[in-house]
Amino acid sequence: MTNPKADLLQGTLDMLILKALSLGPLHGYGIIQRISRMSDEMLTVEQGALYPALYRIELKGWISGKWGENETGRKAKFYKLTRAGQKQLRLEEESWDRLVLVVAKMREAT
Amino acid sequence: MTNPKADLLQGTLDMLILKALSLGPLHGYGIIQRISRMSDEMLTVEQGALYPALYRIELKGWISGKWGENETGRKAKFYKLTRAGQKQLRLEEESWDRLVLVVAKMREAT
DNA sequence: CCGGAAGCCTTGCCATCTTAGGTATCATGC
DNA sequence: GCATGATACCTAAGATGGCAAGGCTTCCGG
Repeated sequence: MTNPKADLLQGTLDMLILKALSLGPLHGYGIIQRISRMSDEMLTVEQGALYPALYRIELKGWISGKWGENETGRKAKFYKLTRAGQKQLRLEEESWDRLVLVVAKMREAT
Repeated sequence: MTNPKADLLQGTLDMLILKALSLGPLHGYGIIQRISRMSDEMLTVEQGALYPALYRIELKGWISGKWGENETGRKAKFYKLTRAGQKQLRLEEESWDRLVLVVAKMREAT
């Protein structure tokens, strides 16, 4: 039952964020928790990685953020997936699948 | 029949090199070709990525290189997997598997 | 009133990949 | 003979992107 944390590889964070937001709009802090929950606590995204990533992804037009309030009345910046973001998510998932396939192929190779 | 190239993610190169060398000692240039072959031409490792990686990996003791000649008499630096390298390869494969699992889990999550 | 959690952010560091070169040797074709 | 391309090595500059470590405010519970 050892359940070691997985390290994320550089480049996978964007996909995870898009995936998390595909379940509905959310603010940054919540995205970290959602990713954690979706991965059964195996992934932990650092704030120092998340916020710059959100900025970067928003610039690319894949998400859009606006200030609002959460259910307890605290202000927070909510991001939602744009249409371009949905498409990008699909692309990144395909790209991920390809890589997984290729690595599997390499493992069999002789 | 489209067979798009897969991009490698930062951090996976070491594993691929170790894997390639697990099929037998080889020189740098040949490693690139072997990886290409093992992946059905889907992966292309750049020389500018490979040579620094070999240096780095040798420093860690996972491979050891020595100058020799290939079958046509040209000199080349041959690397072979050390015992520590075999262990490292196993570790990296496990780590990769964990990540693949986690990403799969995230994909199912709601 | 104090600590900790929720929420945002920045900065500096570091590892790694890409691009773009440079060198030398050898085989092949013109 | 000579140019070209493949084989083989290496390096430097630049960009990318995650990590560690901070700082800020607001709010709640003890």
